[in-house]
Parts: sequence; C-alpha cells; structure tokens
Amino acid sequence: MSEGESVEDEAWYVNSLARGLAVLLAFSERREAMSTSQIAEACGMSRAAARRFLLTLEELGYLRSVNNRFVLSVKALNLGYAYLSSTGVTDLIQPSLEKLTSDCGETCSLAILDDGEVVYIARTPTQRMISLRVGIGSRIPAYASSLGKAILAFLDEGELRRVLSSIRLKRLTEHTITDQAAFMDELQNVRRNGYAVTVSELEYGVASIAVPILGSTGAVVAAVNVSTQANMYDAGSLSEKFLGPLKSAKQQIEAALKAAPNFSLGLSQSTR
Amino acid sequence: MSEGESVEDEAWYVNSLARGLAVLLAFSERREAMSTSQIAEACGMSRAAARRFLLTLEELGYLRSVNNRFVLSVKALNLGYAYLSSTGVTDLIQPSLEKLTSDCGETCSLAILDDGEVVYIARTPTQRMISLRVGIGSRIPAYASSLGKAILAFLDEGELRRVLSSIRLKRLTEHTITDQAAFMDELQNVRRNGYAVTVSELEYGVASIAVPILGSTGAVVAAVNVSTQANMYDAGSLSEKFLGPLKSAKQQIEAALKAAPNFSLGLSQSTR
DNA sequence: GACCAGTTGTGCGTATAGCGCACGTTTGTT
DNA sequence: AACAAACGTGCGCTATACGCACAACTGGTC
Repeated sequence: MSEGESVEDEAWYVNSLARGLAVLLAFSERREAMSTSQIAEACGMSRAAARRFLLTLEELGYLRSVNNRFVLSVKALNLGYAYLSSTGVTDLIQPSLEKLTSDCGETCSLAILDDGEVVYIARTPTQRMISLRVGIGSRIPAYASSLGKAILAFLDEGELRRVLSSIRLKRLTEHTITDQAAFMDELQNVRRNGYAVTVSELEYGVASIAVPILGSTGAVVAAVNVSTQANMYDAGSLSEKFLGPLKSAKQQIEAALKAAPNFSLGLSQSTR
Repeated sequence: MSEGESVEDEAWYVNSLARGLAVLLAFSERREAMSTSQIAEACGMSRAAARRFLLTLEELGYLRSVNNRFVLSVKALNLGYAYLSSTGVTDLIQPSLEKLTSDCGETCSLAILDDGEVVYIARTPTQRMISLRVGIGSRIPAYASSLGKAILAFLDEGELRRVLSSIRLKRLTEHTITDQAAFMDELQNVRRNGYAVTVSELEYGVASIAVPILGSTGAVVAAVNVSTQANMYDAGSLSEKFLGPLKSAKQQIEAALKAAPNFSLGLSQSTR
C-alpha cells in the first residue's frame, strides 16, 4: 500500500464495502456468467480477494454460482428496488404515466438527471416503440434526449454550467447537436416553449417530446416524455398531438409530489 | 468475538461488505430519510460503524445526504439494473410482453420465484388496473398469485416440497387457499390445465391468469400473467378471453430464451 | 493413461483496516 | 441561558481481511 492513491484511504472509508460493491457492479458490464479470476481481473484485485467477495455475496443471496461461474441472483434487484420504493415512484407517478400512455397510445417515461445522464425511473411501454430498448434504470446521455433537454433547460445557471462542463457533446446521429453554442440556444428554446423535442438525435427513427417536472420547491426534479417513431411526426405535429396530455400529466405528477410529505426523487443535487 | 455466532465468522466471509449492504438495504424498509443513529439502530451496529458505511456509500454515490439525513441516490438503481440487463429481460422478454398487453388490453407481468415469493421482473401496465400497485422488483407471496401457482405447479417434486415447507399459507383475503391439501389439489389442477387462475386470493378485486415459462432445459423458470379486475371475470371467462394470447406470448418468450446463448433468468436454483 | 497448461481451492503469517470507546461539538427544546 | 439529545471525530487495539504460495483439480493433446 505504498502508493498514495487519492482520498480513498481516509479513516472513515470502508474499503471492503467499496471493493465488494465493485464486484457486484462488475456483473453489469459483462452480462455472461463470470469466474473468480475474471472478476479479479475486472476489478483489479487478487484472486483470493475476489473469491472472498464472491462467496460473501453468494452467502448473502446476491449471487448464485454454477460450477465456478457466478451470476447475479434476483435478490440483487432488492437493492435497486429499494430506491424506487423509497422515492414512492410506483405510488405517486406510475398512475399518471399510465394515464398519459393511454391518452397518447405511445411509450411514456419519467427520468431524472444524474451525472450528465438521464436515468429512467418509470416507464409505460407500448408495442409501437420498436427500437431503443431501454428499461427502468437505463442511462442515456442527457444532451441527446428530450428528457435531458427538458431538465437541463430548467436547471439554475450554476448547476447547468457544472453539468455541461462534465460532458462532451458527442455525435450520436447526424441530428445530434454537437456544438455547445447551438445547444445553449436549443435550451433557450426549450425554456421559452416549456417543452423539449428530440428527433433522431439519440438514435435514428426515435422522436420524443418532454416537459419538466418541478418539485415542491419549484426546482426541476425530473421530466416526462412521450416517445414515438420519427418518420410519423415532425417537431410541430409532435407538440400538437402530445403537448396537451403531457401538460396534464405534468400537473398531476407535480400535484402528487407536492402532496407527498417526503418526495425525495433524486434531484441531481450538486456539490459534494 | 467470544460468542460463536453461526457460520458467519469463516475465514472467507467479508463482514464489512455484509454490514455495508445491510445499511444499504435498511433504506428499503423505512422510506424516509434516515440519520446515522437510526441506521445504527436498524442494523444493530455502533454509531461510528454506521457512519463509516454511510460515508463510504455516499462517496460511492449510492447515498446522498441532506443535513445529517441520508437518502438513496439514483445510482443505487445501477445495482438492481445490473440484474435486469444481465438476464437480458429487456431485450428478450419485454417485446413479447408488450404484444401481450396490446392483445389483451390489460396489465401483464413476468415474474420468477425466489424464496417462496414471486418477484416481478418485467411489467407492462395499463391504466385499467387500479389497485395492486406493484413494480419491477416487487415481491408477493407465491401461493396467492397466479404467477406463483403457475411456477410452483411445474417445479419438480423435491423443489416444490422444499419451497412449500418454507412458507405458511397465510389468509390474505377470504379467497386465499390456506389449506395445504387444498393447495396441492389446486397445483394439480394447474398442472392439468397448463395455466393458473387467481381471483381475489391476494387482494380483493384482482383476478389474473398465468402460464409457466419453460427454459431451454424444460424446467420452469418463470411465469407470465394477465391481470385484471375480478368483478368483470370469473375463472372461465378469464381463460376464454386471455388464454390464447397468453399461450402465444409463452411460445414467443420460450423461443427467445432458447435462442439466447446464456439465458440465465434467476431460476430458484435450490441447494446452496 | 500419462502428461501438461491453465485454472481453481485453501492455509497461513502479517499488516492494517475497521473496530468501538470516549471526548468535544453542534443542534434544538423548555 | 441552560440543558439534553443528537451529532462528528480522534485514537489505540485487536480481529479482519490481505495476498502469497502451495495443493487439488480440470480438460485438452499425444
């Protein structure tokens, strides 16, 4: 341990927990069953250490092993589910989202911003969306999604700058906005209109329109969108068709959040 | 350490990981923000220890703190989402489920069995289901749900006995089957029919019909159901209306599992 | 079947990581 | 203001988790 790593050798830092969680997370990268030595390499630890963590996680029920290969077990879901139930998303938001889907006949989602990415928290899929298979917990770059733009546009100056400085506007399709200034203009538009539209910026053929969700303090905490096929709509017809239902879903959800005593809902919550 | 705990003081067991995960899970029980001392009490550890774990988890991004209260952060979803993406549920199963929902116009779910409970892995909700708000990761007693009965009925003798011995048939509504013999008869029925029906056994007003999903080895790995309001259907009309679509969804999903090289999908996987 | 290369399980001495106590500080209550 | 309850933090000690090194295993090749 001669190398002075970073700040991660403070007195309060429980290394074994961090390393154990790293092992657990290693399974999200590669989706096959993994052996002890594969894990050891992936996490940069000794085989003995990896083994201890794997056995512990198995004992706790988070992993299962079939002849020297480990796989995530269902219990791992508990960890993520804890978050969803703690936010009350199922109780507070899901109903409004289902209403929205039945009004629009299209896939609707609610997402929050985390670390420059948009994370799907609730989702009511329909059969019509064929591409872009994302589920709850999926992360996509904020700048290329209507959800992300709807949130970013209503962030306060400082937070926006902080987020923008940490991301790169990488070209994902030929419609992706890759110029910083152009992106600021786009956010200005969103702010003026009260909604964000994305047509094939993230993935060809996917179009969506999103509105921000404001928490009880008035700060933006999330966004809802309706998402559909790009060849059927342009920006104008998207808003014409879906903005009404979206706005009323927005109101419903915001009312639900206001009514809930401890609404939490992630909120990017800057400075640590 | 004079007390001879159990098997949890083996050489391979990493205690700090287990304790840290216990802290993380403590947040799923109580859904409010929790203070250091609350966590310490909930997990039965010293305040100093709890603090170390909380700070570590915050540093790793799984928790956020607002003046001495800790809340789960979005990153916690990653842990659970890892499981979903590792099973390939989003890619392999979701489409078939969406098709099923659009055929039936009702909420459909896929679940697997874990520890006597049924865990929802995929879900396509509709607006019509008003009660029974469950989301992905939710757990309900297997014996009182169509999903559970569909799985249990097709378990092999030994596993079934093992599961049944670990659960108690608690009365949840007046339609819940609470007699062991009657339950075995019911499973016999399910086995004969190839599907399971539940009317108000878990919760008043909820009816559902489920079929088992068999993995490539022929063993049951999951179940799909259509779930609706009890007052609109009885057992006969449920099967008449939904069995066709269910069967074809079953076939689709089983084909997808067979086609996938490493299908994993939890599978209760007995003896550890 | 004997060989070998690659992978895995395990015991062990050692360092240090994580332990809880105890003290000092903050918060908010009457 | 004075108290109590909750909080953060330093510190010395011991058990904990460390990685090495060796043993047992697997599965492919001749």
